[in-house]
Amino acid sequence: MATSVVIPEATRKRMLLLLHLLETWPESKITSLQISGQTGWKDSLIRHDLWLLGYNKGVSNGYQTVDLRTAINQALGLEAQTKNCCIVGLGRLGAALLDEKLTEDTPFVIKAGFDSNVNRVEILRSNFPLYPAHDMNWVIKQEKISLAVLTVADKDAQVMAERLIAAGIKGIVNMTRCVLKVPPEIKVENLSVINALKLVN
Amino acid sequence: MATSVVIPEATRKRMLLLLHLLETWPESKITSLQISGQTGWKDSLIRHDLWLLGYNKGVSNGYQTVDLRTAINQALGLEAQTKNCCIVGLGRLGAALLDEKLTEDTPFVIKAGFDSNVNRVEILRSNFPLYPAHDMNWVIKQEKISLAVLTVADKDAQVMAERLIAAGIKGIVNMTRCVLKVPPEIKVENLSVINALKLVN
DNA sequence: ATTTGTGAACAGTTTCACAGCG
DNA sequence: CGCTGTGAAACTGTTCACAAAT
Repeated sequence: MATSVVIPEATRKRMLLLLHLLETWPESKITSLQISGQTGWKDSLIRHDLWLLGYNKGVSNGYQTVDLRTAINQALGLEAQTKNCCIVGLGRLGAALLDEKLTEDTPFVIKAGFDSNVNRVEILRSNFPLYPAHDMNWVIKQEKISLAVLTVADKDAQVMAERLIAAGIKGIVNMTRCVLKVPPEIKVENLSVINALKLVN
Repeated sequence: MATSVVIPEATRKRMLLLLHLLETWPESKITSLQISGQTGWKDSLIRHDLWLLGYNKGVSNGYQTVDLRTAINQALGLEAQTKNCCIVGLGRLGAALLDEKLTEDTPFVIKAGFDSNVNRVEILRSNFPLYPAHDMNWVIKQEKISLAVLTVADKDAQVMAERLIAAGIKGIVNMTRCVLKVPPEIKVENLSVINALKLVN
């Protein structure tokens, strides 16, 4: 097994994609070469990743998909109970995320949507409770929400992030184009569509 | 100047965020330490990034924001004429991206939306022309579309990606949870909200 | 005094090579 | 004999240290 227990960021990202691939893999067994064929990643990299996770049940035989899935989930701390999250900013993009299907078969539960426009909160139809932004603090605490998806206007991104953190949020999926300045213990993933288009262009 | 002309991926990502920061920076000058204060990145990293870009107009005085912006745009090849893109898969998420405001002040123009459900294509209201998925090939060629945002159901992701590539697409923003297997010359950015939630959890 | 430009040192990530298991 | 497990080697990206510029 690998000496360290810290799983590198790059490996975590691949493992999430692999997890999804395993869910739809038709056979009960899979080899590092087959994974390589499906993903384009080097087979040695996949074996190395699994080695980092401390997984070694595949010796010379390939991996049992079911077993591998639970191992990855466990290693990444995803097998735990559900996590509560919220959507902050209910413009077109934010409102589109208020969809039960999105979190179906995932460990995430959307507990609330927030928008600073009280009017929008009242008009929008949703299966989730919506609140004006000034209720963020108590709702996040009461509903034990630990994750947020930030879909506000760019100019409000930093202020809203700070209010989320003050309310006790631990991770933010940032869909704005802004860099969020946050304390080191808060995790942020940047998911701006425009920035992504610039990267693939 | 840096010897190499290849700008690393990590630097490109930071530069896109920096670009957006510069757009809203109130003063005409900015120093690497000020950028560090806004982003949390080490000041030396910022200077190193700019060195990689071949930028050296800041000597001991900080950078002129306007000048720096054009330099970054140039180095990343973003100052060119507009790029045409399309949205593939018009579920809640895809439909939400059919928004003029999204590409406002960006070099991107949405030229088409596609969905394999003909019914949905006819019913959806949009400022952009919508087509059934089987028209993808000719529309992409006729409209000279080079980039696609993929928001289809996971099970259709790989097939649709292949059809896009066959039609001549060069870059894909992949909002599904799947790994896309594509030829090395095609650029892909993965932007799955669920995978991002798993990363920040 | 402050701030950049630069390369060397350091840290993180991927690939290689191959021993050992089934 | 094909396939994994493992550490070393190669590579990429980040931080440090300091000379040079204003």
